[in-house]
Amino acid sequence: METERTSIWLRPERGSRGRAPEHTRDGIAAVAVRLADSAGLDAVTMRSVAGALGGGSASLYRYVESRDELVALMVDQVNGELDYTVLQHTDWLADLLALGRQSRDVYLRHPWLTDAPAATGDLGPNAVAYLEHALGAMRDLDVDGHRKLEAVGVFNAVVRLLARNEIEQRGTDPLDRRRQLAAAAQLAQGGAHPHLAAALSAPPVEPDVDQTERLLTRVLRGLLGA
Amino acid sequence: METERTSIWLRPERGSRGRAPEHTRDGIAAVAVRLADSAGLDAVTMRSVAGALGGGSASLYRYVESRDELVALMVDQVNGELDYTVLQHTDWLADLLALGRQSRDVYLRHPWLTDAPAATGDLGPNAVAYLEHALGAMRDLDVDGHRKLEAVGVFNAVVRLLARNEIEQRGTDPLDRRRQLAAAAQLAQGGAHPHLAAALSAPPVEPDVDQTERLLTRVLRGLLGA
DNA sequence: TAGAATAGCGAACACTGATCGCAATTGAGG
DNA sequence: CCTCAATTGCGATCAGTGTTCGCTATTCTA
Repeated sequence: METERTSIWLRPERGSRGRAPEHTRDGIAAVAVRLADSAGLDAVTMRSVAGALGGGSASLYRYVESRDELVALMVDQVNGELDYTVLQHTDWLADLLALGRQSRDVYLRHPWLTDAPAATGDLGPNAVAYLEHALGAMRDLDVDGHRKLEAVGVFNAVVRLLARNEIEQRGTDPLDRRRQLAAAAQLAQGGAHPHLAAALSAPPVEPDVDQTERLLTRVLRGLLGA
Repeated sequence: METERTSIWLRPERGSRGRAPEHTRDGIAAVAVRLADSAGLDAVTMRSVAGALGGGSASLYRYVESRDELVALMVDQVNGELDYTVLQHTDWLADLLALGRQSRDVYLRHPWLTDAPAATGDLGPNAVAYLEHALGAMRDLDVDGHRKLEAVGVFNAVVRLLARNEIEQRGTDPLDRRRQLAAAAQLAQGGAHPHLAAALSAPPVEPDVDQTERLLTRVLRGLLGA
């Protein structure tokens, strides 16, 4: 009856009384991230990761309880690519925007991250560091704590949304993009969707850092006031 | 060399010269949605859906080119549960909040929707209706069209984020929730994460319609001004 | 040095999405 | 009414997946 298992973040990385493992969690996650970077999250198979490590797939289960746990490891690993040490502390918005810019970079570097399943269970150490950093930026703000947490959640959702959008556009060549937009506009022109047609008639907005910062600024101003 | 396939929304539902199919796309999607509602998206297997329809799994591929297309059908189907006919047209915010409330209901009714993969390719008819409706609510707003589209995107992301949160909490009994929160607070109390500790010390915010509307209001005010 | 805990892993299991080819069914054109 | 081509339903099958089991080999602790 001891099917109750503890989170991977609380489980010790290795037992103290046996043979030494050949890999570390970070090493395994690094290999998996490399695979996902170059061939997508679907290419991260127990077999492919084990193969890249030079071992059998069954061995992976000495480190990880399931593939989902492996993905959780990957997510937290790339969350460790941000720099959580620099904080201006004179302008909370500027500090948050800097964080957003870093986060966006991570998404663009690891496109699979945008469609990694939402973290279930408890957060990894780097996710906690992310939270702490964001909250630190807001420390002088006179807002309830849990509302700050809400703000961080929305903040992250917006960064991910825009990054996903950028990645999608990056994968399509501009010619097809124009064609697609034109087709949509023509479809909307049929009269059934006048407002959509109007919206699409305006010149499109370039998705880039500036758009991200502009949107984040407005969203954060709305959420946190002033 | 004719591997080029067209989107399912443009493909005709049935050929005109052969035998009549036994099912409709909507019927298939409805069965799949019912399955997902009661057992999660993973329970939506080609075999299980075909079985529920009383046929073999290979037959499904006469209606759908892949499982992803089936999921796309499901998503658009539940997007059809919203009422796109009522629009006050006196207060854009109120109209958008009404849309958000409906959208939230859909997410809560179909929990799998929060982790359905983001729509790739072009939008289904109900997604287009959603867009048109949201843009209609904003018709008198003096804002660039593509910014309105951005706003709808963020709007939807926020609704989904909060719905996901609600669903997660709904699945956990309050006792465990308290315990989890206390554990996190204690972990943060270690001194390494002071701001996180502070944020968690405040009383938590109930996730419900009111929270959703409050957040949407602030976000939309920030994005669209006043 | 003995013993126990741990790591590595080949082989297997239960599934999955997807394909192929064939038989059954039907509508449209003569 | 008949023909025939288009289309559907689907059993069988394939390649690939996550995961488990049981064994062997290793190595730390006592």
